[in-house]
Amino acid sequence: MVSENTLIDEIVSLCKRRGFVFQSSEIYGGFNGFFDYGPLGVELRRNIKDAWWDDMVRRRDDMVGLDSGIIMNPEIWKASGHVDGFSDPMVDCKDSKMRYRADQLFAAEIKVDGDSLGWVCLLESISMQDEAEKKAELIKRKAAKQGKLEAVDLRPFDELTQDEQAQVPSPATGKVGALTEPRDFNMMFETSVGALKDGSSTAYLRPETAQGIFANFKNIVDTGRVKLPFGIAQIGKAFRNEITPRNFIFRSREFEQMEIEYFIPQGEEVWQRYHREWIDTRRSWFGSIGLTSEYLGEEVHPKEKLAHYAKACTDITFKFPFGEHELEGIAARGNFDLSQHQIHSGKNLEFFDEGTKQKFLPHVIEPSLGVDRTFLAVICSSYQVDEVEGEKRTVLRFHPRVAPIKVGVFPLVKNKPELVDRARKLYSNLQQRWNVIYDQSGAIGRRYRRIDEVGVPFGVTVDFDTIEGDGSVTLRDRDTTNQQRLSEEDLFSYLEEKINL
RNA sequence: GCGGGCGUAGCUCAGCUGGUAGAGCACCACCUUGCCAAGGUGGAUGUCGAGGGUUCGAAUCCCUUCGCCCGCUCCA
Repeated sequence: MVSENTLIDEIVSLCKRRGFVFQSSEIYGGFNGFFDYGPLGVELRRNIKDAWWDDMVRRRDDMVGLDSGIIMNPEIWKASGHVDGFSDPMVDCKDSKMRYRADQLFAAEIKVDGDSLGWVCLLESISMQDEAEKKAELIKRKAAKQGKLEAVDLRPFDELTQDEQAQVPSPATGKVGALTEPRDFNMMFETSVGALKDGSSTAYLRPETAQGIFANFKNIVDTGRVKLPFGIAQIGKAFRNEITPRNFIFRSREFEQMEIEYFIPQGEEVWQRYHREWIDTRRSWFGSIGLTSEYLGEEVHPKEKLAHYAKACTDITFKFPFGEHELEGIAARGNFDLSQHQIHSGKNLEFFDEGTKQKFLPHVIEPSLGVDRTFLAVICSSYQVDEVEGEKRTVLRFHPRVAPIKVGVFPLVKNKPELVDRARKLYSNLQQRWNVIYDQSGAIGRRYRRIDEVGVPFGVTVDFDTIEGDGSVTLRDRDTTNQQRLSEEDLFSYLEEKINL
């Protein structure tokens, strides 16, 4: 039994060894939080994105696509709240080495008849007021102070003055002076537009693709002949200057998103219905690309932890070797974004409903998925080490739909030119249709094992029956290792059915 | 940013108290191979993360630095 830590190590190692994922800038010593995708990785990524685009956009009547730019008018990020809200002041406790978000840390001065007895500090919680009052009583008793305890007024740490902050004890150790001043972390990458590098030219690399959709909402409504409900989908890179990128490609500074903004009429029961619908739609989609359903979970964000604009948010989670984490977030955002952009741009973004003859800002459901996270989940879900008669077999059980290479073509042996010629011909025929590989080196069993390791679902072997007998070839299945004989025409239709959903 | 761990071949790693770099797998070529690998022969491969110091001599000791991994905070 391998421990979970070595499991992810094995996967990282396989990803490099077989050309899926490389550490960015490796020859320069690497670059934290960035990754490159190799020959097999790029195929897998592309297949994941294509599957999503086909299912979410092309095969639906209520969806259209968009590709907005990575760099947009910086006003967009002021409207969306990213310029102010995306920076989280952090406070470190020098004593316990803990780090807190300043707005989640609450402190109050304990006063008895106007005399200060020091401060209390707590992490944000529902019961923090009660706890703070209990602590205050305790402090009063310890100080043996008579008189009236003044009301305990908890305030967020980042709203205190510098002098006040200096008196606040660490919530972990109770020590005064252990906390640092709040330090700003803005997650947006800045750049400057135009050759002149002054403040007025500051722009940002988008931290999410969503805002490009909202910014183009009016364009699409005006030109796209869309009716509510409808969605706008986008796949694209996004950038966040994460404090600590972690867990391989799970959290990186450059990543790719597949996002939908699904616009719906107003109304409490309306968004609740669509929210649930999208959770189910998205969940079943993960099955269609081969994610093991036991690894999938759902996590409903508690109301008090929701962002100010969100009415609800449910995560679809995946049990990674390093823990269960968010794959996709499905948020009900109300009409927050459109109303923000309406205010900031001064343009009317209301939708006119022909049926009800009403003008209003549609509400929105936002299923937002990370390509790289899906990529990792697909690999983790597929990775398996079989024990066959004491021998190990490493296999990636990719769903044929996402497998980077669909078929391996082999002559049974390479020292018979007839076999080689026939196999090469079959190879180039298949190559017109799919990404396939040809391999003639080593024993046939060895070649099967080699393609198992990169998740090729089918192996086709040209043997003596092919050239001397009925022309049939052997089709070997990766998962069962079963073999069957098929004519070349049957082979094509068989593969067609299995690969192209 | 702070704390802990770690950097030796493509991968996994060995190299003890300083003596001038190795194994297995993978890879390439040829042979062998009539259907589930690890047969044969031959071959390529390392600025021992980087810089500096100690020393006759450093992968090994010291200092500095960079990078990676884990925890805290954030999120797709």
